[in-house]
Amino acid sequence: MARKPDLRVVPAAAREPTLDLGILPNQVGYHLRLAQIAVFEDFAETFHDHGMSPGRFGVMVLIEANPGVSQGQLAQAIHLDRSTMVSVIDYLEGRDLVVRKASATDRRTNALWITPKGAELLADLKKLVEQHEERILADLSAEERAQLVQLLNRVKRQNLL
Amino acid sequence: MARKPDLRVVPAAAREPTLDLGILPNQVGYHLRLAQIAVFEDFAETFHDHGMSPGRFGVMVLIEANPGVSQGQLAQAIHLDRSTMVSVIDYLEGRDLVVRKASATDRRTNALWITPKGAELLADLKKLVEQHEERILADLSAEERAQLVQLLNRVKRQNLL
DNA sequence: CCAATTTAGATTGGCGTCAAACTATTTTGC
DNA sequence: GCAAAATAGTTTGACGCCAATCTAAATTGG
Repeated sequence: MARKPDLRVVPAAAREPTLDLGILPNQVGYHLRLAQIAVFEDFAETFHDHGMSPGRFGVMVLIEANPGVSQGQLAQAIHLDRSTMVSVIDYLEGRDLVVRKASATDRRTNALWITPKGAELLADLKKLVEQHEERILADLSAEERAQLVQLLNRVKRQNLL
Repeated sequence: MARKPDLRVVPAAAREPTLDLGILPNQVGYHLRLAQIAVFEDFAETFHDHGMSPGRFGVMVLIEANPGVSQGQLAQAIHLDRSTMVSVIDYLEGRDLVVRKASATDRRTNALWITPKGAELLADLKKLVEQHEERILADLSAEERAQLVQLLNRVKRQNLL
């Protein structure tokens, strides 16, 4: 392969590396990662003041939609380890956004419920997440967004779901 | 009682109520995350025996394509923190896959080069990554793969690059 | 019925990542 | 020319995640 010596003599401040990315742009995984980073950064920025991450937000959504759900069910649904879910719920419970209650049928499990305070916050978060999505997808039409989701869902995931 | 393989008798663990996912499936970010997880799992499985992760592989590709590149340039190109790059290079250098050399023009920077051993390994890794991509994208035609990349690249990323 | 196995949640340890602070060096600006 | 600011690499600390392990409880199977 021909080497590309960087012969540019430019002031350091204006030096634009513009590295040769090699085979990386040929990989779908690479572009997936870049998109993921961009989305996560906007998400983090949007929800930083609320102490929320995609994982925490997802957990609150699932608890609200499935009152009494267990931690293990959540972990499986959202692809987090059970041990990770412990600290997520610890955090949310510590902020009085969700509560662990005793299960009526299985004393091993915690039945999780959203609190009034949690439901109130979640309503605001849902509006914010809509704005977030609108922001990151501004350049895509409704058809293109649906197409993107459709293509993403056809990425092989026999290990998951 | 005659013993028969009753496929409907599944362990208690398989009692999956199939949670209501609420608004999550409406979010592109959610589907992006699922695809990312699936891709990463296959990648990790493929490269586990080689002690490689997407980040380490990407760094090796970039060093090979840009001999003498600095750690900071790499970090910027691949969206890792400079401090993270230190340990990545430490690891690769510890395995004699890359080397830090003194820069001719800036004594602050390390000029990074791939070693013969690193180049040899990288050649194998590139074949593996092709197979990995083929596996995760098996359900997509060439046109659909290009379309997916095209859509991913149009996700807003003004924060990046 | 009851011992063995499985399951749920929690604890601990390891790894990867980022951010802040530190040192050495380079660049900037007066 | 030289002091101030910026930059490169490193170290340290924090956080999120997973894997292994532990305890209590439920389920299974003889």
